[in-house]
Amino acid sequence: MFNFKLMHSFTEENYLKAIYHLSEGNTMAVSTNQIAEMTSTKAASVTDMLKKLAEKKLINYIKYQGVTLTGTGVNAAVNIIRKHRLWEVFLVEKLGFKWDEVHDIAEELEHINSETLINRLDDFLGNPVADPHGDPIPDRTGLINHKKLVKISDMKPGESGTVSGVSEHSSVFLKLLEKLGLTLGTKIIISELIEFDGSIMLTIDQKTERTISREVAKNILVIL
Amino acid sequence: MFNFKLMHSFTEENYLKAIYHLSEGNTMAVSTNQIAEMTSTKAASVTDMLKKLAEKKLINYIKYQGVTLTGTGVNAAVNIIRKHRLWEVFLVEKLGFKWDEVHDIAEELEHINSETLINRLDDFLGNPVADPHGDPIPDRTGLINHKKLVKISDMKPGESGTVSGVSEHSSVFLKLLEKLGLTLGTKIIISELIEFDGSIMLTIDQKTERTISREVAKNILVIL
DNA sequence: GAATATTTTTAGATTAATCTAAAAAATATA
DNA sequence: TATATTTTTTAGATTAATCTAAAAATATTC
Repeated sequence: MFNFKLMHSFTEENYLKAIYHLSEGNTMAVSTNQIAEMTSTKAASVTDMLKKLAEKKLINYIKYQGVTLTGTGVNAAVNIIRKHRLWEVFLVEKLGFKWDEVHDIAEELEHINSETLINRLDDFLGNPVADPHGDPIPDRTGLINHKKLVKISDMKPGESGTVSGVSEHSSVFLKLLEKLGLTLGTKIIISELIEFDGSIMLTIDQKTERTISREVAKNILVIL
Repeated sequence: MFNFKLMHSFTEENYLKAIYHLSEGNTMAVSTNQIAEMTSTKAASVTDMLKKLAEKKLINYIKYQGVTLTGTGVNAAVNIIRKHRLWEVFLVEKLGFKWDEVHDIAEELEHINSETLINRLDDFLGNPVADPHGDPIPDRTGLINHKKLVKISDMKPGESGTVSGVSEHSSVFLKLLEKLGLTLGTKIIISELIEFDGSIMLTIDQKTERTISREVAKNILVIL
């Protein structure tokens, strides 16, 4: 999968993740203070860690100039993010957590170290393309689908996509989606917009045809 | 749930678990060397940790006399074992791991810290009473069902129990059980022994009646 | 019961991750 | 551009978990 076999400590992983998020996937250099704030540590501690990560060739680091991730570093960071987001899907979809309750637990789970585990979890969850917040989940080769999420209510007849998130997280709504068969990973095609009440007719997983209200459609997020 | 709120480090948890296993749930005193062997450390390191655990009132420790867990210590240990075994059930039942592949991963997962998480996982798995090796899973109050596992082939008509383990772990066999509806947690009642070929007729979850071969029955473990 | 062997503890170091305080470099400002 | 401010790094300590080697306590054996 990823072309690194080395293990990184819990702490190193958190720094890599912080740098990745701060640089927003770009090659944008990240400052020591930014990292300190994100990891809730002091600048001096960050400097120490940066030396260590540079030593391991996970970051490009020049004193006083900020850091960027190397290729290996990006891989490591993306892998952690993949794990984090897959666990979030698990917690919400399988264990019934609300989207805003899962972050801290996923923060712990993301450090569990087993490629087999995470790939089987991925399959078990139906290879979701986004986590419950709508953020994309890197696939097992590290690829990220950067396509934006759209509401079903903004789609046009003939358009298709994969249900990948919700903007309403009440258990009433989530149970409804379950009943409708519109869980994460479900493929849909818009067949018709009903002008009278704004409701939307769509095909679910190339089989079932269903009509959902505009209100429901507004709260389901889809990747095209 | 458990009457302790304090957090223990990953390492402390491993020592508590080791002491618990070595004393076999009894109040049997455990020696420094035994702990060193089980945790793959040196006796000197164990002594250091024992002082720390005694300080925290998790163990009763008298120099040169070995240690026992205090009430709080037992609770902590049992909680870790509960988590370990529930995760093992998850890995085998939901992600399709073989029983002999799950230990190391569960060893990591057992340290994830969320009571809500583990209780929801417990429910998600159908509140199993034993892990895939047949070891009992403490319930959320810390209680352990010590009843022994028996093979279905050793049961008599009229006896009932809960499917709680298997002694054959091939995927062929596990798939068969899935098809038969004899997964972990299923309640069964023996209705009849067929003398002709030794096959066994039983009722599954108070609904379905089924006959299974003696060969299959030998490999399914049940808690009475 | 003294001598020997084993087990356990202490003493002193090491490593990873952190900190505070002070020094050095970079940036902003007057 | 010289000065002040901010950022970053270095220096030196601290804490948790570990180690080796030596000392102390306990157990075994003759």
